[in-house]
Amino acid sequence: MDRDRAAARTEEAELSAVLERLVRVLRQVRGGEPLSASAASLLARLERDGPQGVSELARQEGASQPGMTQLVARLEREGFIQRRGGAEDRRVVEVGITADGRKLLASRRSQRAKALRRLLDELPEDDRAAIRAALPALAHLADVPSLASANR
Amino acid sequence: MDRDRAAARTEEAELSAVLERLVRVLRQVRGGEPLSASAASLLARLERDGPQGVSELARQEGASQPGMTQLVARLEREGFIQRRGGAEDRRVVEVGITADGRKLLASRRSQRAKALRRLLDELPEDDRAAIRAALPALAHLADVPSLASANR
DNA sequence: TATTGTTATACTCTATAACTATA
DNA sequence: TATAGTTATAGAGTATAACAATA
Repeated sequence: MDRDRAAARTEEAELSAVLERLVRVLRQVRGGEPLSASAASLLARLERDGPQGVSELARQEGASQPGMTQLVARLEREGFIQRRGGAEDRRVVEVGITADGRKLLASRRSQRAKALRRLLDELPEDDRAAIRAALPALAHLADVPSLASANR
Repeated sequence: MDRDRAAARTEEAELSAVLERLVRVLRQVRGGEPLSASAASLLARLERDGPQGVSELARQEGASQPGMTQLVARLEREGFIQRRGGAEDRRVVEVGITADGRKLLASRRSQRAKALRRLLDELPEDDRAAIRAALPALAHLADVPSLASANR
């Protein structure tokens, strides 16, 4: 059917637009949060994957090496991460999250979740069900590996 | 059931995390694009809602008034928007999108859509179907008005 | 010589404070 | 006096180039 083809053609455009608007809404939530998107992403990675060197982090986060050094320096100054020299290779600096870092991450997550909850609560039940049903698929989408490598 | 309650409790947290990761992926797509997220959002609004004053735009975009003046100045310098004095109230400056602005917006959209299409194509069909089914619901979510006002 | 990390420097984006012009 | 907009200035964030230390 023509309708199906049209829907398929615009599916990604529609998703792109919706994501952009959602992000904009969520960004406004972060009022007092002292944590940029990059900082939050780095902390989340350190919590998930454990301590790592600066270069490795730069690669994984899609940042430059000096940029990562600076981000790390900022977060260390604020007490959310720790740096210590590598035991084996003395060139590397192992970067790890601190207890304060974990606390901040948790608070940020609950703040965002609360904001989303408020939004979700205003939707009719069938919309909520559709979103709930699509969550695993969206998670898969976010984890498709192809792009990270294609960009450097 | 306990499983249902647990799923309901974490639905918004999961969605929040997924959105954050998706945005990160999409951000890396914008390689050569000469358009920040704020700039793209402003152009999209001008295209959608027509010419408006600087203060009104600042309010709607969640930016400060001087910040909006500067964003407008940048985009005007690059030829993507136009400014002209208000006819009735001579204090206001009507800001509108130009033909070049529309062209840029279209190109950015198609670029992002292509990137998303590549991602979607790597998912199994049932995941794609779930996302397709959730699109209207996600659009409703992005359009819930409650937050914009709650933040200023 | 290659790799890890840092320092120096510059650019974009955005904010607050102080100001001008019009209502 | 209140509102629309601008200018001045400062800070966060991130990049590239040049450098230092270790492998």
